[in-house]
Amino acid sequence: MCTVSKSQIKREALVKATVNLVNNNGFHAAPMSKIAKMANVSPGTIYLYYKNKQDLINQVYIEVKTAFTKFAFKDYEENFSVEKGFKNIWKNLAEFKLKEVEEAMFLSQCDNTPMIDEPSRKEGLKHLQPLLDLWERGQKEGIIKPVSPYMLYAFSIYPIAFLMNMQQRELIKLTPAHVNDAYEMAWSSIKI
Amino acid sequence: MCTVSKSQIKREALVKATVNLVNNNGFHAAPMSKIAKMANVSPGTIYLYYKNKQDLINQVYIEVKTAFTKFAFKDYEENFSVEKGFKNIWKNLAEFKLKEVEEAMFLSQCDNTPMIDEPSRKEGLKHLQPLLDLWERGQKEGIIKPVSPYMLYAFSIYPIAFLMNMQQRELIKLTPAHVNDAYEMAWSSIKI
DNA sequence: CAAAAATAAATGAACGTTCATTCATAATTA
DNA sequence: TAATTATGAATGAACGTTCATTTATTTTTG
Repeated sequence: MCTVSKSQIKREALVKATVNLVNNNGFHAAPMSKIAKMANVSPGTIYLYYKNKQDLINQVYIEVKTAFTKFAFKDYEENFSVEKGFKNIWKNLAEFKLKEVEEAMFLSQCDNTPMIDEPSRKEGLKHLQPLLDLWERGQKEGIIKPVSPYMLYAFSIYPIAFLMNMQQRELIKLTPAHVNDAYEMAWSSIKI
Repeated sequence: MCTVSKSQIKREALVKATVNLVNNNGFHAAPMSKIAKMANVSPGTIYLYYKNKQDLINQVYIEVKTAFTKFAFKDYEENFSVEKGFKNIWKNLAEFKLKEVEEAMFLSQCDNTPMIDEPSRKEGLKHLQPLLDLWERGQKEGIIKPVSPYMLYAFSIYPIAFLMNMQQRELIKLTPAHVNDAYEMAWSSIKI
C-alpha cells in the first residue's frame, strides 16, 4: 500500500494542467482560472502551493525537467563504454521526447522563450551532469570531438526536440527505423 | 534618391518593436500598447496595418523569416558542388543567427511555441526550397545520407539556434573557430 | 497658383473583457 | 472544537480593440 499526501495529488494535477494548457495555447493563453478548472481545484488553492503564476511555471518547469533527466539516466551505469553509454542515454532521451510528448513539448517551449527565469533554468540543468561527465571521458579517450559540451548538446541532443515538434505537427512520422537513423546522425556529429 | 512610403516606415518600426518586445519578454508580455509606444505610433494605428494582434505576429514572423531565408541564399549558385553549396548556405545561416540576434531569437521563439498559426508557418518555409533541392541532389550523388529533409535540418541547421541561445545567455562565446567546429559537426552529421 | 474642399492617415481616450490575485467564509481534519 | 486547508466571489489592474475626432495630404476649383 502506498500513500500519497492529498497536497501531492493536487500538485500533480496542477502540474499536469499547466503543462497541458501552456502546451496547447502558449503561456499567454493559459490563465490561472483555466489551470485551476482543469486541475479540479479552485483558483485560490493554487496560491496555497505557489507564490504566483511565475512561481508556478518555474516550479512546473523544474519538476518536468527533473523527470526528463531522471528518465535519461534510468538504466545508465558509469562503467559503460563511452559509445554504449551515449547510445543508452540518447535512446532514453528520444524515448521520453517521443512518448511523453506533452512534457517534452512543454520543455521545448520553456527552453526557447523568456518564460522561465534564469535560476530555475540553472536548477533544471543540475541533473544532466552524468552526460557531461561521459562526454569528458570520451574526449580524454579521443573518441569525442574536443568541443564544448554546449556544442555536443546542440548537435546530438537538441535535434530530437525538432523531430518531436515535426511529428507533433504531423509533418513526419518517426518509426523506430527513423529513430535509429537519427541516433546515427547524432553519434556521427560528435564522434571523432 | 530612394523613396520609401511613410506607411512602409511605420510597418518597419512596428516589426522592429514587435520583435524586440516579444524577444525580451515573450508574447504574453508584449502588449499592443507597448509595441505602439516603442514604434512611436498610436495603438489605434496598428489596427490600420494589421487586423489584430495575432495577425501582427503572423505577419512579422513571415517578414523576418523571409529576410532570414533570403540572407541564407544571398550568394548561392545552383551549380555549386553539394559540399560547397551546403557550406555556403550553412555559413550564411550561422552568420545571420549570430549577427542578427534579435531577429533570430524571435524566430526561434516562434518556431517553438503555438504563437504562430499553421498557415503562416507554411508560408515562412516557402523560401527554403533551394536547400531542400541541394540535399536531394546530394542524396542522388550519394554524398548526403538518405533520410528525410526534416532529419537533415534537425541535425545540421537547428543546432545553430541552440548555440545562438546559449551565446545570448552568455553561457558561451562563439569565436570564428567555434563556428568552424560547428560547421564540421553539421556536415559530419549529414554526409555519408 | 492659391484657396477650398475632399479624402486619407493617425490619434488616444474610452470600452468591455479578461486576467492574476486576494480574502472572507466554508469545509475538512485531527 | 481548534487548526488547517480549500473555496470562489470580489477586486482592481491591464489588456486588446474601437471610434469619434484631429491632422496631414491630395484633389478640385476659380
